[in-house]
Amino acid sequence: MANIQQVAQKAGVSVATVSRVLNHATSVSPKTRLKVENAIRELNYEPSMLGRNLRNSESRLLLVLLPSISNPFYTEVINGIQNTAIANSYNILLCETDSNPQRENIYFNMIKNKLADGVISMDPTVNMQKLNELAESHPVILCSEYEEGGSIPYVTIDSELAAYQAVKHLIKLGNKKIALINSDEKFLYSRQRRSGYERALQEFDLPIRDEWIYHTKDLEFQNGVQAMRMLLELEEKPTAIFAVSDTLAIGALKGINGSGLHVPNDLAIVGFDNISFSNMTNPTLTTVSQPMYKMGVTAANMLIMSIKGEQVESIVLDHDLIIRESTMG
Amino acid sequence: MANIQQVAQKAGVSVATVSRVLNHATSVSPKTRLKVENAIRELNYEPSMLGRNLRNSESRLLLVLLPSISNPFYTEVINGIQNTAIANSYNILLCETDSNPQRENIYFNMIKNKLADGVISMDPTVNMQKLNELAESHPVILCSEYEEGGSIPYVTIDSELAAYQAVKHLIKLGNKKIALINSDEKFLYSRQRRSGYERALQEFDLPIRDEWIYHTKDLEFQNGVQAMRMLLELEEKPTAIFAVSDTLAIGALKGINGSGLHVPNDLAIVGFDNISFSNMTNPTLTTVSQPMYKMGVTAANMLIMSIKGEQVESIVLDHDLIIRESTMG
DNA sequence: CAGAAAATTGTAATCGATTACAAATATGAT
DNA sequence: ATCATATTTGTAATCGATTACAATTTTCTG
Repeated sequence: MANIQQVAQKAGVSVATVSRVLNHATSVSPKTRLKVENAIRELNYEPSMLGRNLRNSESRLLLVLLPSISNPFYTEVINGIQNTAIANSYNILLCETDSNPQRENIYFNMIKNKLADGVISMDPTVNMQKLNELAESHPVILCSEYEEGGSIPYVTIDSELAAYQAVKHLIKLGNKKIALINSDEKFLYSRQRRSGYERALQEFDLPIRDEWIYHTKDLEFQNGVQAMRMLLELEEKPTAIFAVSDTLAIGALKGINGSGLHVPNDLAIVGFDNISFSNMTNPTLTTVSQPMYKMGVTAANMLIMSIKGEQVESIVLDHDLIIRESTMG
Repeated sequence: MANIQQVAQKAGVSVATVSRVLNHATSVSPKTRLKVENAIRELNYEPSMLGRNLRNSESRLLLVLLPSISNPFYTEVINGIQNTAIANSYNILLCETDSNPQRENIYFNMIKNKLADGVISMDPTVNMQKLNELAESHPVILCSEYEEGGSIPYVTIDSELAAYQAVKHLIKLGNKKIALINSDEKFLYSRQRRSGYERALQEFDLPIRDEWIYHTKDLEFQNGVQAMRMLLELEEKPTAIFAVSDTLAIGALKGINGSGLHVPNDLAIVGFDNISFSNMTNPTLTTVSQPMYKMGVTAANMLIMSIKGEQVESIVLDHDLIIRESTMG
């Protein structure tokens, strides 16, 4: 791989001139430009990002932190981020932390080391203290999960309201015994969705029973299956389920299918996220649709503004309740 | 962010000494080491990857090229890659090409520019010519999709055999009219799976009918639904389906569910990949299980060996036919 | 055609690390 | 105490680009 010196030599000019041809084409005569361009072509030269970044302190790379790519929720968000990034001549690097603090550290260092210009964190398990430290001197945006009262700008939806509406939908269908399959309440979205669930129940004078609130460890299908099994073993079984994630809801659906009960006749289910698979299940899943693509676009735009040094404000996007077969009893 | 000069100054030593403390601790007296370590701590110093990489021509970063993260097949493979990489103090960068040549180029340049030490490509749409050029001077490994007779080492499974076994399983169940939902035959795996499909049919003297072979554009669920709709409109309907991807098979399942027919009684289905969804459908999906995690581990090990300059041989891993409800008629 | 102004090109410092080589210091032998 | 040797430390070149400033060439003006 040729370097700028070799190009300069071949073209019979100085490295400065080559650099000028490469960048803001200020004052290079047509003849010289041609000579240089030929030399570049002949040598198959491509400028080194390393040298360039070192000098410019800019990499035009954006880091995207996510706990795991196995949750399809992230897919669409990433699409939005990537398209926006590319439109602004940035590129993205997907970083799976697996909720592992050591990996997280590695990626934080990439930012500190100018290997990337900023981060979008979608990781609810992120170490907020470290992220806040990083955010003092580097552009950081939170996407989906955020910190209440924190100083890092975020883009998210109103989880509490969405949960409230989802549960209200179940109530309007005549359900009085509504269970919640929640994830770990150390996550903000989890607390918010529970809060929306409780608000709806209270508003209609329905009981909030602890045994109808199940907490899962992860968001895998299997956790949903497990949750459903527990709920079906109760003496007083719920007639409807609200799960805080489609993956859990789909697992729950599977759990019910194996039990002889019928969805939606015996049990109605609402999920959350509107992942593409939620339209493939039998029955199809009623769910809260997050504007995932738009969320990604917004997060990327915010980050790019932040990199430019502009002030950015947090944004709450709209959601939708998508009614499908699992609540059409 | 402090640099090595500031640390040197604070510790009252030269930059060389600081560098020595940082790296191979050759000949640094305990006193000096302590001074330097204190300075590092006080300044919160972290060495710049940029400077280091520029000098060392090494980034300890591995690129993983994939067409789209929306296909869950890749998830497990990536896990294997990542764990192996980290065990060897490498990190991975996930790069979604979206089958877009321009994006591909960007990532190829990262390699050329020493921003990454090697690539694992899982992208069947990758520009093989460019990849071959890259492979002449840089470590490259192909994972899953590969080039027959090519010079780039790969890790894969025997797609032809797997398809043959899957279709044979359908035949043994008594099916005589077996359709194939294939993807685009510009992909090697697609041609191989078709070939296995045909071999099985021929072996049992069953007809190979063009109208029973459907080609999809992508591997999204919706493509499977579409394919199934077409197949169900045929005068002579198949009694069994082999789809080259679980996503297609799941879409097909959905297509059948909407038609009043019953799986597996009226129609049996076999998929390919054993993605986690395939166990959540109703009925659950019979499928060919690829050793995804192991494939990732193997690819990463091969790449790391290749980076070290060692010769690596291509590997074909074993697969399994997982029999579930969709063929238990 | 001389001289001023404008356009073009080159020189050299810089970004932050590593490392060969040289210099300084410490240790040991007599 | 002196010299040889071993250990530790420093100096300066290097990786590949960018860019302020200086130097050169071209163009324009009278």
